[in-house]
Amino acid sequence: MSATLQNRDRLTREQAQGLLDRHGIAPTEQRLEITRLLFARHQHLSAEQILAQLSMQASQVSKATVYNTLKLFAETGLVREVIIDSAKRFYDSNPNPHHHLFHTDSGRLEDVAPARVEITDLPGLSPAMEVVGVDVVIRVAPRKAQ
Amino acid sequence: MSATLQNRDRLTREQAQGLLDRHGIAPTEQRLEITRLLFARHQHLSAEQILAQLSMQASQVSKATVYNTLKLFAETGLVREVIIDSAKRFYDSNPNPHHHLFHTDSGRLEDVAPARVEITDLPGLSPAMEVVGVDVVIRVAPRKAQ
DNA sequence: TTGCGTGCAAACGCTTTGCATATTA
DNA sequence: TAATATGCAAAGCGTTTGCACGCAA
Repeated sequence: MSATLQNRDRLTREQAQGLLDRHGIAPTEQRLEITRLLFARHQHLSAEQILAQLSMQASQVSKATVYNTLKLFAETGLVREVIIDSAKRFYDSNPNPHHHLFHTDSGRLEDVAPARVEITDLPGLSPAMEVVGVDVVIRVAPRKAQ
Repeated sequence: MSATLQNRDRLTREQAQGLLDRHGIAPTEQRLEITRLLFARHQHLSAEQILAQLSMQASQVSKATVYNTLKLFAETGLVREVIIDSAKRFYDSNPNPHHHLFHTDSGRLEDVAPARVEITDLPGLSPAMEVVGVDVVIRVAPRKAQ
């Protein structure tokens, strides 16, 4: 999205407030801090990572609030929850449709342009049901020497 | 795969042993029991569900052994680990390439023919890395009344 | 007898919950 | 002041680990 969001360490308070407003989320101190951090660039962070970075910059946000906030953000569609590893969740600040490439050796998660994956319609799907999300995860590992 | 595997409550001991042999897994009592249960049909079971079904049929398999066995099966490629919900893992007995449709309301997991999803090659991928798996999860929910 | 598999219970890591306090409208 | 958000600690849950025992090669 806008290039102004790239190459910054954190969003300004005003940018963060704008994002929360557009999603109808009350802009509390803690939510603004989390937003400023997570949306500084397109990235995938876990609750743990956010907690660690917030305490590094001396922002007082409790563990419960980080979890509550990320859950709220995911429910309102502000962020996308990415489930790769059954041990932890990542929260993705990239609002554009895209898929993921997961490096199984390092745990690194990378975005993949959505054009490379095509989902045709699902003729068997009941009309009472609707597709709420399509998650594509491509797992890669270092090629084995032999 | 073979229709002989469908419509049975459990595999025979011989069928289970054949599967383990083909994957180089030593056929212990407990591994055979788990195999006979999981491969009775194409299905997605969690460790918890396997544990519950085994104890119902009076097969003595401990929790640790169920987890160890499923992990071993996944590593050798006998079963496919499916991560949908960050809370638990499912183990898929369908050996054919396919994708998944997840009913977010009921937690039900359904197979989707792979032909409906096409992954083109990934030109950005380093030659030192190889794709070890592609997981596609289509999340569906009941259509909201309005 | 050496190695591998198993069982039990305890430990672990991530996430959620209960409840009192603080903040906001 | 009524409603919502926060913080802390404890609980919860699926999973893993440590270690002793048992079994097979």
